[in-house]
Amino acid sequence: MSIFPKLSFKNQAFKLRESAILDAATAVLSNKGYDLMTMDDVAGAVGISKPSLYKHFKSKEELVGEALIRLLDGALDYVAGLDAALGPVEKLAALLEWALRVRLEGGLPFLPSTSPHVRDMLMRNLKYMMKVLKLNRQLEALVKQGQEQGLLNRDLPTDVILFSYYARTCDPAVEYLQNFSKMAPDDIVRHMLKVSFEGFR
Amino acid sequence: MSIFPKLSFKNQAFKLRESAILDAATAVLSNKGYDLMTMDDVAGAVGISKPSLYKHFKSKEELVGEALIRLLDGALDYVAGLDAALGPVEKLAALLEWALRVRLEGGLPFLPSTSPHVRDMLMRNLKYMMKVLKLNRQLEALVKQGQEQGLLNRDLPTDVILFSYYARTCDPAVEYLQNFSKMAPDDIVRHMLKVSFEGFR
DNA sequence: GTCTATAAGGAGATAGAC
DNA sequence: GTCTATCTCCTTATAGAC
Repeated sequence: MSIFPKLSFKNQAFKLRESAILDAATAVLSNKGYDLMTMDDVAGAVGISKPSLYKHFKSKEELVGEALIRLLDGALDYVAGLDAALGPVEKLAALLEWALRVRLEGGLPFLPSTSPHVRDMLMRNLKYMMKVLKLNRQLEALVKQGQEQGLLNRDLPTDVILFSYYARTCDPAVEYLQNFSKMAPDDIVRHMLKVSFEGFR
Repeated sequence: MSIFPKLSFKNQAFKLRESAILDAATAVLSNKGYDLMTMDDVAGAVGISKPSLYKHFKSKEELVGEALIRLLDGALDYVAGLDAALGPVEKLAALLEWALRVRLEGGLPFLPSTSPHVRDMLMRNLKYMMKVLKLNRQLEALVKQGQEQGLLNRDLPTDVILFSYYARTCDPAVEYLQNFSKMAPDDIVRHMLKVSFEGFR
């Protein structure tokens, strides 16, 4: 494909290794969270040494940032691939379902912004913020369309719906249901969607 | 009041200091979260030295546990003081409002169980768990009553409503609205209640 | 009980050999 | 590029003087 096959090959191997590192980081992150994740954990999970890890990512912050950027890319791709015939609310529901399934399969919560530390770190990450803002623009448009069509509550400010929507993607109720109620993933997803859109009533 | 006034006096002073420490710990916790909170932070905020702090609380875990127990006591007191004439859903709404206001005033999120580390620590804390379970029993009863009276969705498992209710008390949307939308606390509380009970539609 | 000083250990990051 | 070994800093927790 490339005019520089050798370079491309090396590059490809490099990308593969990088991907393996991001997989490991994602797994450790979802188990232990940012503060408890150590670079030794990640290196151990990949099967390389810590200095090798630092050849790929120059800091813990950068590594985590890249893992989250990959997650955001997945969300952006998913939204881009949605059937254009779907209505705004159907699209929002589909993406929320996608995000919940990613989490239930051991992935990361969408916006791990609960910790001020992590939140600040991410807000300093320009590449991450660019993608967050891109996704945010799309979702905000969907919410506004939904409100205009009367499918989403018009009495609520758009921000309230939008931020609550983000919050649902990382709702801790998912983990409670998984751990304490031993509910099947499909049921969890179904109920969480219902609660999000219809509320407790 | 006591038959041992001197002892009571010393005890009282001790309790006062302890209360000041818990206030400081609460403030630091809500700003930086558990992992980033250091015992130096707390000691500095109170204006005492670290060893003095350790005379009152033998570890960071115990200190944080006591701060959260105090918060739970506040919730239990609040529930106990609710007008008995209120219906189950009105009681649930009132407590959620109370919890949101505590947070908006710089208090702690209700169940800071987002971090696996913190969650495990708390589950090892018997005193804390006793109170959590007590509160949980009361709230579960309220949810069930609400469902029986048709005021809460009967199609949803009780656990789904209950865990989602807990999740709303620490919903990150509150902080987003506070920081990014510059919304007034009263409006935030009103909208969050609406979203919780009525959903996005 | 309060402080100064310090132990003990963890974790991010790197030096330098291969 | 990869590893072993190490540096450095930070944080929990305590020893010991007053």
